[in-house]
Amino acid sequence: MAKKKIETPATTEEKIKEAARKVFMRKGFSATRTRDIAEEAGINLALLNYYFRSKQRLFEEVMQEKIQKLLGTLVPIMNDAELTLEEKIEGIVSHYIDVLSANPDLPMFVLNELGKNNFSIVKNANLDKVISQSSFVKQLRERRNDLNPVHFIISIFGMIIFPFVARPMMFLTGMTNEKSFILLMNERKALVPVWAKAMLKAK
Amino acid sequence: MAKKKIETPATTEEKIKEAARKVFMRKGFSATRTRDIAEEAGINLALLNYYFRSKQRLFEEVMQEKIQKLLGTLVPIMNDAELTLEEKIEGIVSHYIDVLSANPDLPMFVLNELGKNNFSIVKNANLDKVISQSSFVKQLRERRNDLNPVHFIISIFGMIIFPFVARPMMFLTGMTNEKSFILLMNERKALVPVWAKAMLKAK
DNA sequence: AAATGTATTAATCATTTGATTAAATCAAAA
DNA sequence: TTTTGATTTAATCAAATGATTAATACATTT
Repeated sequence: MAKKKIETPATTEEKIKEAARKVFMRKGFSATRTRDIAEEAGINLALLNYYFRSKQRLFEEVMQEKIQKLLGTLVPIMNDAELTLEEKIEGIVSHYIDVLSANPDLPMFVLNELGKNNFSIVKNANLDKVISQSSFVKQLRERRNDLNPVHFIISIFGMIIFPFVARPMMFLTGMTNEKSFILLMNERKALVPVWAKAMLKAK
Repeated sequence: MAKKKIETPATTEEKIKEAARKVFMRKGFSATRTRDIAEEAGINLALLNYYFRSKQRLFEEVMQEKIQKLLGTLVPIMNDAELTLEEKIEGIVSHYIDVLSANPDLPMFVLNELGKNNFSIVKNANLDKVISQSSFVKQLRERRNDLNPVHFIISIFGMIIFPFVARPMMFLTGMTNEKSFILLMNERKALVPVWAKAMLKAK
């Protein structure tokens, strides 16, 4: 039932939403004009308000999807009882690099917009509690009770997410380009877990 | 000659610029209205155009400063002939955590706006060449010729910068708050170099 | 075919927003 | 003191923008 990119969206409502995803994601809420979305969707401007009431409401629907895409898969992996700590690390790295490679500006979009408005979805998810009680954090504590798990989590996600956040800058400086960036990210699927394990051993 | 936050800015021009720094940084270019800046500066709206011609030009002046603040100190440290590789790592980590702790939304602001417009300042700096010929990268290559320096650099800066980019989200989830965030960042001054060195040894 | 409800369109509104203007104020020079 | 140029202000403009409306087209039911 999740979104599948099969055929071109059939209904007008879905055409608008798909255009909104594209434009909001690229330009952010404030820089996006409803006329941009209407044009991108190939529909009359009035239909946007007809189906979604307002720019704000349409944005919130898109934002909810994007938050889900960025954060929704984290807890399941962290709580997978089958996996060792090392396997969870590998799973997180591999999963996120795949998701972000397919949606490179997802993290910048979500993190930026989260900083501007309060999204109750995130606030009410109690991510802090859920994560700190997760199997992942328990295993982390068993392995290194002298280490604040938050530091480790920040570092892992820093290594995973930061390149995508810095991607436009890396392109601008010539540090990478579209093609070499993809290769780099694939290399990181192996490299980041190796480094994460080294960090776990470091004293 | 650099900016010092001594007394309250004297001239009208500086009052406007200081207000612009504050508002642009918090809301970004598109969400900022010139009237916001005028109000923040306590001046008549027309003075903004009198001194800076346009919102765009004022923004570019602020942006240039912020880019300088974020990227300007990198190359000097990377080329400090006095320092070993380990010392450079320690220097970069310590310096950036200090700068970002004093300007938590600097990286989000710069990276986000860089992704929207082309800033020739960054493009013309040839950061890729300068970095790849730096003493830092040379030392990195000597130590580990099997390792692409870009990966290491991304990871170090991921560990340093990512927490600041994710800060609003971490606040929203309750993962940290203003106070504990500061403590965490101070702990990272010691932790990140330890981890970076462990990564250098990992095979 | 007629009736009914849904979807779409072109035109228009009201506000917001970046920018300008002409007049007023101020300070320094003559 | 008068003059001159720079600074500041209130008022206003034109364009952009989110949203609405009234009319029209379309499809489905009766």
